Amino acid sequence: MSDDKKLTTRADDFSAWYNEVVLRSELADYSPVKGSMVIRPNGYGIWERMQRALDDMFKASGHVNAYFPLFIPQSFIAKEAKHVEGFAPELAIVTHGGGKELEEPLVVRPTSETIIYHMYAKWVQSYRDLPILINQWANVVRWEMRTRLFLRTLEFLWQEGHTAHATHDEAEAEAITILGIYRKFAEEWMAMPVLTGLKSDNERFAGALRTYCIEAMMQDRKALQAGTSHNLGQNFSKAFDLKFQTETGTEEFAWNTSWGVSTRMVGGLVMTHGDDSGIVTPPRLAPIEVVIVPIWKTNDDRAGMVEAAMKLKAELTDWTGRGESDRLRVHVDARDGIRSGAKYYEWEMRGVPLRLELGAKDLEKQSVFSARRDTRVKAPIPRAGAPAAVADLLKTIQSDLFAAALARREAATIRGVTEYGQFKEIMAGDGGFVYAGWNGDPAVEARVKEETKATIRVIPDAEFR
RNA sequence: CGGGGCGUAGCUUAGCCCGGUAGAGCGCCUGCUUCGGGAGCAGGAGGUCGCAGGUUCAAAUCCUGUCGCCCCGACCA
Repeated sequence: MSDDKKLTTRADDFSAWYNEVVLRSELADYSPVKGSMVIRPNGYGIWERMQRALDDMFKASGHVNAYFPLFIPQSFIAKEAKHVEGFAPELAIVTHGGGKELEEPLVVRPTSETIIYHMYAKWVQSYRDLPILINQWANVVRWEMRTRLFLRTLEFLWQEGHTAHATHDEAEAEAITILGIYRKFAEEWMAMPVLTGLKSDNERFAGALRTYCIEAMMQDRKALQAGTSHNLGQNFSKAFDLKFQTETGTEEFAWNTSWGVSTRMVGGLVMTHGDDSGIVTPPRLAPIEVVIVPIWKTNDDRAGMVEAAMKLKAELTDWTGRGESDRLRVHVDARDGIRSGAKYYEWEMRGVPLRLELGAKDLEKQSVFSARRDTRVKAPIPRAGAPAAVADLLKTIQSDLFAAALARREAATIRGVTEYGQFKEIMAGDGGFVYAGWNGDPAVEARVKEETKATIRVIPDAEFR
């Protein structure tokens, strides 16, 4: 038995723990291209569930999906001054195609504002054409100097919403609505508490009027920007001549918003809930919610136990107590030649929220033995009514994960810091979220960052203060 | 782009100082016995030691160059 089965612990080296856990739970792997990664089925399954949940919420709030191309004429990026300033350093640029040098280089989208508002300008004439509420699921490329699995890679997957409105207030309301959707998603699906609020000018999106964000705290007490929603004002509509005629016959520039969340959230999920045994997936996002491990003594017992496990699985997946379209997601691990204990470790690494063990003893007692991934609590569940009990337990796990994450964040949050000395002390120590006053001066922000490495993550909404 | 570390089997690595048959653990394959928390025994497959030069009778080991990766910092969804 060698030590390489043990993970580096979070306390020992959080960053090493994160890398190991992502690789060993088979969420992702390094690709041959430096800084980019392969998202493996375990990781992509989580992303697919994230996509579905978000997409449903976008649709429910009146948005539709479309797809815009990967390549953007280089000149487009330059049309908005702040935008080009922000993105120019990290662009991937295609200069050749079909064996010939291109007349105008093409930028691989780092984000799609430019090409989308160019198209909107073509589609909008009248106020009657507004609002446009389009989202797209896409990949984007940003040539980052330092990358990390899921958190910052050259290419990543995301959704980007781009809307056009007739008035500032309508655009502002849209940006806020989306922020609310992101928050709801983070809390109710990811079980990840977030602060909502406004970014400082320094941290604002390149080309935006205002940037709102959701900020989460990871287990290393560091912040993770988990999603942003921008009120773009008329910056892009002016750059791309996105005009419309009003009811009274005047001509005005449209008001835009853009907003996005990315596969970074998978990384956030890992760093929010993971432990020294692997990742912990909140049930609502788990591709597999329940793994059944049949246990047998001899080869002769095996067939019977596997059959019993399959029968239990059928009972669970046939159950519609959560709704026709939200069946329990169950997997039976009937692999032979691997001992039960080894299976337990493997599914724990992969973060399956609930394990059910089924052996001769359980059959005899008409029960199944359950083991929660989050708390490690083990308890028998009566076989009769098992589906409802399992669903109930999953619900409890979901809410317990949120409560635990919230408690961790609050324990690492200090409010009402008014002395800079105290602030510096906290930052030199364990760090965490510190609520402190700010006079709005970017010079002060820069100095604090220089002296303590702390950044203004968010100017939090009132309820968080 | 700066600083640090590392390239030896699928993975983790020993060997390098002091040149002389390339080793281990995990994983993989076969068989038997096992099976309620990472199984045991037996047999087996798998290596141009990152790449290119050089020194030498002889290079994983010494020298020069080069490429790549990881980590930390500046920059960032």
